[in-house]
Amino acid sequence: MSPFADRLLSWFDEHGRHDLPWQHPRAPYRVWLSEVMLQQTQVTTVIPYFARFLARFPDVASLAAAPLDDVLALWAGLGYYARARNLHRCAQVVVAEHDGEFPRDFDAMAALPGIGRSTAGAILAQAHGQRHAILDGNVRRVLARHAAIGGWPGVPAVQKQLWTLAERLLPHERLADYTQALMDLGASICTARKPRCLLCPVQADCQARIDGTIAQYPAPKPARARPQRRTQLLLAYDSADRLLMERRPPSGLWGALWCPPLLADTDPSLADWLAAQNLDASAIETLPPFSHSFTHFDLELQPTRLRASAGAAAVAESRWQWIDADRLATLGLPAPIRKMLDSLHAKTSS
DNA sequence: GACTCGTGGTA
DNA sequence: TTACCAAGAGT
Repeated sequence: MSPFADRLLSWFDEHGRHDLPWQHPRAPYRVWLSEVMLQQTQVTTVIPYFARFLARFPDVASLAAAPLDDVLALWAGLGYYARARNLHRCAQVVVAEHDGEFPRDFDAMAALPGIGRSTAGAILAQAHGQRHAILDGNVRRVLARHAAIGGWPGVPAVQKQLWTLAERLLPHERLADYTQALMDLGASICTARKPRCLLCPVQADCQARIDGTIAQYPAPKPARARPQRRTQLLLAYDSADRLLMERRPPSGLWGALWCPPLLADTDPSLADWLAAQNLDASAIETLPPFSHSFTHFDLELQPTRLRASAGAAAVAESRWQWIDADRLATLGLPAPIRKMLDSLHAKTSS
């Protein structure tokens, strides 16, 4: 039997993906941008974002020079916003400390913001053909099945086994294609549900396949109940129909994005909050609540709409701004907030 | 080592 | 509808 990598590469030549936007050319900046966007995110979701980013920021220098707000506005909807903040910082580090070129050294690459072991390997393999392993969700699944490695891959001991195997299987040539091939196999053949083993180029020595235990690998993450949280969403409009918006803290959920003020159960009451900001409110309406599910908790949002006569205090703090409709369209908002505001404004203006 | 951090698609 | 999960990294 020919080596794992040879069979995989032969399969890739005929059945792999050769027309992804970041493959032509496979330049470091483009590969880096795509790899960061693809962290925990599917290809079909990323493609339009990648196109918009590249049109707006054609190189690392333009990205580094942009305000973070512009980067977040383009990233809005992709989720995991720390990626966007790290992307921006990374671009600035590359310009300031690496003369505008991504390093070719693995340790230097992995030291950049938002680039860990797997992403560093992916970039260097794809952009420069360097011999590094990757270990993303696709590869974890393929390797866990092929070698019948049990245990949830989130467990460090299991993770270590998978890394060791990933490195042992590496070929000495065609590393860019091999890296892509492994991910393509996971995405199209060795899928999470209903894998198409009959079409797999490495089925002959796939241990889980031989054992008839494919469905057992990789072991699922231990399930936990998702907590329920509630928060009030304050939609305060001034006399010019501008909406009061808050820049969220620089890290944490929806970090650095713009959002109407959120009042958790533990915060002061709405009346106290308005008084503290010296906002005189009228026409207070309770709008229908809606819910949004995150990976680790469910959030119920209760919007309250009102008309505010602006006191000085509300605009004194720079994290709060009155935003008109035109500017609102250019800001980076959390997806469910954008969706709700679009729906609300379409309704009231028609 | 455990936890945090989004969103949309799919069955 | 609910549950799972997809090109992980940072703290």
